[in-house]
Amino acid sequence: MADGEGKGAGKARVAEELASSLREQIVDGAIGAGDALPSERELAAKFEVNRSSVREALHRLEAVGLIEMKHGGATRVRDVLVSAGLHLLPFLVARGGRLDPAWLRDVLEVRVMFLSWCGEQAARRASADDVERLEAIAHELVEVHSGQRRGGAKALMSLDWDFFAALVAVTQNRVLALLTNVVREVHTRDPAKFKAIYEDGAFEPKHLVRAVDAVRKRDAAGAALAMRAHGEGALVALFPPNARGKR
Amino acid sequence: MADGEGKGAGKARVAEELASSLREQIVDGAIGAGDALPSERELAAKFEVNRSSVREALHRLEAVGLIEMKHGGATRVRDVLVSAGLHLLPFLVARGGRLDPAWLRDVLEVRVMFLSWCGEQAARRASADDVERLEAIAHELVEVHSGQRRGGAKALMSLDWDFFAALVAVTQNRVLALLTNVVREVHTRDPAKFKAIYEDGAFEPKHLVRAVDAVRKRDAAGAALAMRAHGEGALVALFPPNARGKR
DNA sequence: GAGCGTCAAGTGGTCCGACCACGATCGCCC
DNA sequence: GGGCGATCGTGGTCGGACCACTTGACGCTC
Repeated sequence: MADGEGKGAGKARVAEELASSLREQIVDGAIGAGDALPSERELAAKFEVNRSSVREALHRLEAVGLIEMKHGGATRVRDVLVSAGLHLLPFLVARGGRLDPAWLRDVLEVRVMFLSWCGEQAARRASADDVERLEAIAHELVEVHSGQRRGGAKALMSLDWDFFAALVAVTQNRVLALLTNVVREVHTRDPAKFKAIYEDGAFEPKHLVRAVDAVRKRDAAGAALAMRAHGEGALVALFPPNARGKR
Repeated sequence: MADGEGKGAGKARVAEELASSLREQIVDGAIGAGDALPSERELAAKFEVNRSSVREALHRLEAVGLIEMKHGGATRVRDVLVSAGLHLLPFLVARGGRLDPAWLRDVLEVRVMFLSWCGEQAARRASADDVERLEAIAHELVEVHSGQRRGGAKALMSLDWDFFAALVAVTQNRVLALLTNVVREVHTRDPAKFKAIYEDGAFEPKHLVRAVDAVRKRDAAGAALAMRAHGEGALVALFPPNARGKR
């Protein structure tokens, strides 16, 4: 977030460009955890930018836990998995212009957990208005999916996100709201990448309809199961079961 | 992370101090979403620091989605709940030196989800070694809890975290690993704040023992239930059931 | 009077060069 | 050889200048 705006060919700020370059090298392992980065002065010379800009770029990387700057000592790369925050997710999942299958799978797995839990909590806390709102989105999804309304995969993806966001709102859990902001980053950074999920026939609005029904009846377990099924649809479609259980 | 080091009276970097001050004002609502911050030059004058330092502080806030800087326009405060990332959690939960009950509750709720899911996934993927490692920690917990070994609440807290971290490792899900890094921030920023959870008798190692058994038997549902019970112990202890269901 | 182009002021973005504070290292002294 | 201090290189701060961009007020046209 914040530093988003990853528009294709837009003019990027100098600092963001440098940060992006370094981030890529680190994420791809070209620099490696524990290694020391060149000094700020060296980087400034190499990239032909001012040291201030270098510092700004480095600070961005430090903010997400990618590097560690120590006064007097060298600036070193940290181990992504033990120090980086979720802000890095978008860059890990969509690295080098392609989706990384391993990371995508991990994301989809966690997504199943989220969806299931959101369903459960929503069933406990939804007001009549909330149910109505969810139902409206689910209804639209069914129409688009069945072809009664146009829009195709793009519309499905957008509506599916709306449903998820609405569900999160219903849970009234603000930690989940923050988490959703991060997920949105992954989701919207490059929507085209995820379109496949909605094109392979993996998307099935029926689970969402079931979930809405369960929420209306305050059936927490039922809502959880329905949302879990929804999430596993995408997971199974992209990672067939016969390959599961082993990693 | 990274900008952590919230040591009590330590010498803080100029930029970090300013960032901390502004962050507090924003989180406390003293500035309000949508409002414009004073210009960088004004802030520099008011805080008697260089504009470079002001910019560094602002960039830190921008990195976590707290503010939005626009070239040529004003720097405005964003709505925390729709744009901030999880990096803010530590500051939201422990704001003004005290734990915010509402946020703490949201955190504990999400914790239940994590624990439950970790248990489930761990049961599916644990190797014999993994089980052994988990069991060792659980065993230590039982000993400390029963008084056979000393350490008290502090040791319980530490071991409980170790168990959680080990469980996350067993799931082999890297997204969860990143998430855990953030949780660790909340957890370790000021451990004393959370000690109450382990002192009220809310902590019950028996659930963890059950979870380990379930994992050994590859009983995913059982492990999920045990870990859920573990998480709900803390939730129920701090937020009695009679107050639940309504917010 | 309404609409629109122009321009000036103010903002954030970048650059430069200098100095300060701190860590690590090497080499001297004991 | 072991301890210790000068030195060098690092990140941190400073200040002041200029560039790029947004904004809004002004004055012009119609």
